[in-house]
Amino acid sequence: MLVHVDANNFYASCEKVFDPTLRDRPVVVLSNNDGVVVARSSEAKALNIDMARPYFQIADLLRRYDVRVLSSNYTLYDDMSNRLAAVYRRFTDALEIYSIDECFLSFDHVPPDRLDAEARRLRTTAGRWTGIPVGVGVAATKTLAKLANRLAKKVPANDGVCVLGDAASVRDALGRIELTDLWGVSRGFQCRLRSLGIATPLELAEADSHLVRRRLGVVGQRIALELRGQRCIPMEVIAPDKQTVCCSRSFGTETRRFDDLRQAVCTFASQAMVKLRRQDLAAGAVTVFVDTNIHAPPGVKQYHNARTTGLPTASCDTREIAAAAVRALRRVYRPGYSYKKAGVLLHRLVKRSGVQPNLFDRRDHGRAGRLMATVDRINRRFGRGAVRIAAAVPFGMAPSGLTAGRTVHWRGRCDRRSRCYTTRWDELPICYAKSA
DNA sequence: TCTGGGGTCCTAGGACCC
DNA sequence: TCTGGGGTCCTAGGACCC
Repeated sequence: MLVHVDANNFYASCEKVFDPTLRDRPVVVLSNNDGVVVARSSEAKALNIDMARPYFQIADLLRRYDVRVLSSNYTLYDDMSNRLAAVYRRFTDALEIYSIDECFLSFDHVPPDRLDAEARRLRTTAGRWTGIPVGVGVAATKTLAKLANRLAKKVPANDGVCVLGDAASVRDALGRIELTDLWGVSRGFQCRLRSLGIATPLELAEADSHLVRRRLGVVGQRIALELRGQRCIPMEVIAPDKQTVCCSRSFGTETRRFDDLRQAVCTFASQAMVKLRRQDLAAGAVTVFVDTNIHAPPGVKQYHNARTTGLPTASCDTREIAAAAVRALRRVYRPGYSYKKAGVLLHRLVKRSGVQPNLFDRRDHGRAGRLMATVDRINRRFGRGAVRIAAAVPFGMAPSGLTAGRTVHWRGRCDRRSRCYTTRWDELPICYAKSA
């Protein structure tokens, strides 16, 4: 059997762990640039605050309800995510980290009559050791385990744990949910299913295989088979190497200037390269894209463009990638547009040990590699951007403002970020004990 | 004033190969 | 008049996920 475990209201729960004033209060966490709502505490959900709602549309409402609003603090969430994974590893070595707040675990070693008790022990331990409440679903396939987890949370009597251990309980579960509650079934997919006369998860599980394959492709077929208990989506205990690494941002203020875009692109490229080197990869190509504001009123000229620059040899050198990114930017940039967003994508990724050298390349890659390793080490110790290429600006925790004597227009807002309680010595939570 | 970011997978179509 | 069959690789775009 497989286990799916995920945190409840993850970002909001992380914030609550370290700030007692948030307890029992509605909390929402905003996306980068304080754009939209990306997490809500249970109290906030009870107020019918929508997910993905632009903040400016509901700012008044949130004030009226006295909702605590926070910018997202990924340093904190990443660390809490690692803590949860460490707890799960106590239960099995066969662990797949699926997202920042979700894992799949193999419970193949747990006898059927112990599944419920072991799942409850997992939930209790995670809650006690990290302060984060989690839900646990157990079933034969990933799709069913996700479904079980949904019921673990949705049905109060389940108390956060649901085991679908036999055909009867699976059948019962399939009758309790909507098609769009299934993993991989969006609104659009639901419409296609309806047009085939499939209106419920149970009908999908029992639909004719040939019809499903022909009309819904392999994607639909996999979902249907998984619902019948056949594993089509394997556990990935060893995380496969990334195929792309991306760093992009919406700007706090739109800009028309090439120089602003160049600075942004060089900063994003630097950041993407840190991620790349952390995984011991090198990039063979860089894509740069720029966007105008898609929410601008009608009549404002829209522009989206992307260009790729290939490298003769895959590289992990920020200087080389940033230079390639600027070359790509020159080709996408058009004067006269007001730019809202830009991004850098690294692809054709290969392991550094497997880079194919170029016959005519006489540079000293060993030296460049050592330089980058040193830069990364310094930045880990003294903070992101302590050492950087001159074309970039410090990235991350610093507030928007002046850099090298002039305003950085493009950096996003993050005015309400909580502290890095678990990763910075000077931001540790402080407890005051009442004296007797 | 204000509307996220980072991924994967599939499919179709084109270029090219033998 | 007629105009193969089988394949790879790449890219763009769309759907979907968290």
